[in-house]
Amino acid sequence: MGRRSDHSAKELRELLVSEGHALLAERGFAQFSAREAARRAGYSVGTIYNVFGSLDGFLIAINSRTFGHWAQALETALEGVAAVDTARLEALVMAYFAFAEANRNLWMAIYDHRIDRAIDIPAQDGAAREALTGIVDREVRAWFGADIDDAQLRPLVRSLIATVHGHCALWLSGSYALLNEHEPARQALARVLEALAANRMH
Amino acid sequence: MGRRSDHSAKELRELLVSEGHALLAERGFAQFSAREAARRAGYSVGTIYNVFGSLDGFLIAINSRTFGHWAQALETALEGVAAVDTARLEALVMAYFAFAEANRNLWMAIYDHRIDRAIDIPAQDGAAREALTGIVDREVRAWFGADIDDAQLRPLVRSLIATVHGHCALWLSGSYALLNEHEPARQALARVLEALAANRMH
DNA sequence: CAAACAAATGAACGATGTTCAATTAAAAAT
DNA sequence: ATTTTTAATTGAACATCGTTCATTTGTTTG
Repeated sequence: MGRRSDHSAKELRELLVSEGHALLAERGFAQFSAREAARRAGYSVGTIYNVFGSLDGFLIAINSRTFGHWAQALETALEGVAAVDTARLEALVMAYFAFAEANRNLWMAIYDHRIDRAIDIPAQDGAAREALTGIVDREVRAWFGADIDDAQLRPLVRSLIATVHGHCALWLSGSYALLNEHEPARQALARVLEALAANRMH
Repeated sequence: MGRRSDHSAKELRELLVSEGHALLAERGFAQFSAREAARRAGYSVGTIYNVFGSLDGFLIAINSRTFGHWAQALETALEGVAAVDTARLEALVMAYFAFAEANRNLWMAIYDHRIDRAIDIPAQDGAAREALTGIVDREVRAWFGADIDDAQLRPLVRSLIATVHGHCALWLSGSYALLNEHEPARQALARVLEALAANRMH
């Protein structure tokens, strides 16, 4: 079969990412198959390579969608939470965990897909990935007010993300098996609040 | 070919794990191949399944070896470090990062290999994996002295490990790209020390 | 209506994990 | 010593994967 009028270039891209995203959510990264994703979309393998150039490109597009949903989930969780004390940051950490738990396969796939430094990420995808850091940056900055400068804040924001990420990753991989179900999130939040308190005065 | 006297059952197991370990270090988890590991050991694919039952079993054995080396590296780093203030815990965090950096592929493979809950880990391998937690537990307990009880210490130890893990994982995956090379380790240590200080009085 | 173009295909290739009947060496029994 | 039994090792077979690319086939242009 040759050119079809079923879908425009944009529609086709959207369709493939959508099916790929669903397949990744269903099977997880290790069992994901580009062939199967194309099959479900009603196209054949080659189309994936026509549209995304490579499997890496396809996975980047799929994972960027997850990043988008994730950022959206965090914003939704923050809606209407008053900026009293650490309330918004607590909501942020909890929403982080909630999203990862509700989207295990998709969330883990973000970190399962190791992107070679040689490959460059499309600008739009890069933006979707940085949106998350942006949210945390905004909220942490708001909490500190004028009590901190950029040189300190930027590494701290990364560190807080890494802290929560570590708890979430080990939790989903089963390393918290013997402990209370909500312990990982509670502990992550405790670490974040301790770090905030310790860095207030500097 | 049938039964050979080249290697005893123990020797064969050791040989395969050794070659597999080397191959994993060389190629990384995504490019690892049981076929190739067997080939390098001078055996054929089937032998892997005879000895380890499954690919998962093989990978568990290989990763357990990495856990062993890792624990050993931490103990070596702690040797001769006096228990003044947080010196030993600082050495621990630094050694954690140093091992991961020096064994990127092997370290990452530990977390790349997702083990199904259905599969049970051999007792010996389970012990190798818990040795690491044991070291941290021992050192944190020593630092606190009598100022903390088990109910608080156990979750805290897990949390400290998760904190350092998170920094290390994001570091090696390139998420700290724009920051100073030693920033991730420095930040991880800062978070650990803040957590220790905050939990001293409770 | 013909020529040019571009999208979609799917066979081909090399490689993977996994299984298992066949083979072969060692051990046990005669 | 010879035969029988046992167990370790093989590798072909199968389904599947990622990747490439000559071929086909719709669409658009001239």
